[in-house]
Amino acid sequence: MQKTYDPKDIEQRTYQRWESHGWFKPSGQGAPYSIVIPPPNVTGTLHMGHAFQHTLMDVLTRQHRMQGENTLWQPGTDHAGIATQMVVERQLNAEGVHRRDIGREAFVKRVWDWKAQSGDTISRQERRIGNSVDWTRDRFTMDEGLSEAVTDVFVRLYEDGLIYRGKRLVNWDPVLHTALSDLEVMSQEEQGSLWHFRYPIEGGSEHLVVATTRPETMLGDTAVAVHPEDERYKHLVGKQIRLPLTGRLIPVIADDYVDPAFGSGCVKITPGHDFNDYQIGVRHSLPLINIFDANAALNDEVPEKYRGLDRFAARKQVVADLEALGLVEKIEPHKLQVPRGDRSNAVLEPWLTDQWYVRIAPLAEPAIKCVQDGRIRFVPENWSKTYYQWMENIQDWCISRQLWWGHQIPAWYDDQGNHYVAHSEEQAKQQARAKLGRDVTLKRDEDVLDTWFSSALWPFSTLGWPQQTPELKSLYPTSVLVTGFDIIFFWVARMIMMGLKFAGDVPFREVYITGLIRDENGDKMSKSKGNIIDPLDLIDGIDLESLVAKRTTGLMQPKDKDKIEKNTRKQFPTGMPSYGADALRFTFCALATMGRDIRFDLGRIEGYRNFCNKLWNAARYVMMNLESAPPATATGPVEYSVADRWIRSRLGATIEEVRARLAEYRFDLASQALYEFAWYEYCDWYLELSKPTLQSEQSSDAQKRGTRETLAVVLEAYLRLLHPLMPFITEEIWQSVAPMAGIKGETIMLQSYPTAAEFSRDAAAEAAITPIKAVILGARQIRGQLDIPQAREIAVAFQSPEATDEASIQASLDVVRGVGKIGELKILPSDAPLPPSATANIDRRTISSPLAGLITDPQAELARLRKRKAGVEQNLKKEEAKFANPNFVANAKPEVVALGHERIAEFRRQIAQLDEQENMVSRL
RNA sequence: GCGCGCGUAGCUCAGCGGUAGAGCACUACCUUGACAUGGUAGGGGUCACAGGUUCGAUCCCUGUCGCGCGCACCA
Repeated sequence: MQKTYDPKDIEQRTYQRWESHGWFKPSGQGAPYSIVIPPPNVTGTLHMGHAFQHTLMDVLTRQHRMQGENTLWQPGTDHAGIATQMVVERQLNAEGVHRRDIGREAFVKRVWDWKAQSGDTISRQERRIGNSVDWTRDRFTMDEGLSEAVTDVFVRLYEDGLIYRGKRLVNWDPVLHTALSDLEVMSQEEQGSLWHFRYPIEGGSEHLVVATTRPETMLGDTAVAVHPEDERYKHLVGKQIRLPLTGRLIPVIADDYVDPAFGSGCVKITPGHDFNDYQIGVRHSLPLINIFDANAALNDEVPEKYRGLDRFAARKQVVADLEALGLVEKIEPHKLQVPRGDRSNAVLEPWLTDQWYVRIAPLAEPAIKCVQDGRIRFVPENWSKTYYQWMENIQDWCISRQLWWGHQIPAWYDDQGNHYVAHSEEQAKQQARAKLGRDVTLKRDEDVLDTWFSSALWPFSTLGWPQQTPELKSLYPTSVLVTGFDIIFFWVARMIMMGLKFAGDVPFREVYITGLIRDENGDKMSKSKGNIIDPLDLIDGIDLESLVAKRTTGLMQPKDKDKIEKNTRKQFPTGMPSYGADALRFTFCALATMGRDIRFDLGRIEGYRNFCNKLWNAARYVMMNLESAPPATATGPVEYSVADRWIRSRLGATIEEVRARLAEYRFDLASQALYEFAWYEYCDWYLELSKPTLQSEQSSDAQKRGTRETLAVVLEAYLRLLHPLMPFITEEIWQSVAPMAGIKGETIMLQSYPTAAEFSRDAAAEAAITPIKAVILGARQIRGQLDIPQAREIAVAFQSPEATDEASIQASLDVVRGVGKIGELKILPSDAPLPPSATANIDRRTISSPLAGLITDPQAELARLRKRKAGVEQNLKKEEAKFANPNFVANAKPEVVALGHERIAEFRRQIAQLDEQENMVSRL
């Protein structure tokens, strides 16, 4: 083994070996365990959020595979309708071409070309982080099979009356020229104005004042509403208003919707361009005037002067013209919520169009119930509240999009405007024939479905539905869904509804909601902010110039370039070093707390890269000590030391802890337990304790065999325990270590996941190691206090109230003296007087070394003693305070009271001893 | 308005009824035969604030302050 751990050398060849052997495929044996990957955009690249979630899914997948389950991690990608179409449109624009110039067919071909060119980038990246997905089952939402599932679902929902076509207001994106669902609307507060206009009452000199944030819509007003109980306006209800600029007559109506306390208490009503006004329009049978075209420019419904004006130009013009007429009462600054498209960022318009909708309430009801009754469990549980809140107020889902990239809606129209929903044009024609009694030419609906419509089918469409495949039968419902809270509504809820409706059961039994990865300042990572970290750059490293180039090319706002470059150069003056995939994965696990924001901190990944190196070197030590005498082939009696028994017991405890934490999705606590065992127990203690045994002439062959075997067996099992989190380094080391532990196998990834039963707890060994550690720690403390060189042995006395400590130390005397660099080691009764000594207290034990002969500074020693005493006195005071309260003894658990007594006695003893030392040292 | 989350060491975060923890950063010493991507020792916290429950509260309850998120919104 090389002296330094080098992930570059290991990772890619290891992954290729796993994949080429087909080890990621379900075994076909054992209890089913399956996860579907949240399909990333097929033309996208892997970002930190993917890498994070994929790591967690891979941990689960690898663990369950090792547990002998029939494990599938289903990979795939999504066609990401709007996003992908936008990318290709931008490419075309760069060539000076609009998609309409080349037509739908050619455009869709261009998108497929783009997909072919960039489509495997993300899967290559997934391989780099070690995803053990079954690539042979890779799926894409636009694949034939998945498209068939989409058509099937659409037709069945239509036949069940759960899909309908309706003309109503939708959120219209005037830049992308498509309808959007409610979820794709991002409302944000923006500074605007509140314009107050005077509307003259017909047949008199009175007027009403209406306030609006959107003056241009007044051209489409069809009423003014007041509150029915509003005394100020009661007499005007039923009268007519001569709408300025248009000359149209519109009624004054009364409606509860109006808040008399807001503004003037009069509201202009524009049913064609406001969702609330639309409702009022319906209630009062008001005409609806659509004044916008698809670009949100004014159409022919408005006076000639305004036609063709963009809405924002129209706004200025309307205000100017009303001003000229003296009809502007006042203009106030006003904050309002502006709806924008989540992709285009364009201000959306409520616009009257024909769209397809899913009638959602009947689907939502069972979907709510299955979470209430526990068939689906959210982790952390609190997210179910978010789910309920949305599901209980759910609105019909607009599923049609005026795009070219996506699943075209399986609906055909005849020349009379009738529609036929069918699996094919043939079937549609049959329906038309049946209805009309003659053959007609049909025209297919041009629109495509919302991408999330196909994503909603993902857990069963990828398993072969609508065919009843063996995979569907055995692996559906999937075991767990791992995803971010940002798509609970978009995706999780819809999968639950569709799964229940079409696959006959919940799509997954648990939903583990991860936090969102943010940068070191807590900001969301985004291209436009220039704070993106590419997970592959963390794995491979990247020089500063490449990093700057990566962050500043292709920006939507080129003006941000300088700022991004400056920040990047400041934050990464030397670029980023290579950390390797294992360190990255371990970092993600360690950061996977139950919180909702995760700040990615480079210090963390560096620490875990060092951990990899530590593990690597520990393995080197083990191999060095085993190669000459591999325990697997050893013959003869074997004797285990206390340390051997102790480390096995600790491994057992660690296995238990890791398994328990993984079972509750506490990847952070699992990784912590793994880290602590390897570093603080195996390396810091066990390897050190093994050295005297292996190196000493005094130890017997049986003892050496026991230690060698323990080194190998514990490391081998630990590697298996760690493997799901750090697959590459564990595989690499395991290949060398496993034969030493007598284990044969081609790969660690198909070995059994360790059970605590393999390493049963040994309370006696754990108790016996405590005084051994205490002596060593105490000797080190004294050495540190007195500035005694490491190499120089010191004489040490040990005192303990524990009767069994002496035997424990005697049994491991050589080891204690070796590791602690101790010459003479005396074991004294707890109350024995000490000569002037440097002392240390470890738990309830005192370790001391006579000052005689040690070069030391009595004043410094005195200061130390006084400080220690002050600390102990404070602890004593705290403890005694508890007993000052008589209720403590009466009410507290007996073991707590007993512990308190012990602590008080111990503190008093230490204070007495410190006093005595202080006395003696002051006389030196 | 409704719902949710967070305030613990300089920084990033665990812990959550009975002696305050980790990583990074910091200080001193140490290249000893696994590892300087290291070792050893050490400094550093009235666990946001105020009440309450309890023998005992960082932990449970209530409120306050500060920060954040989601949903719905008054023209």
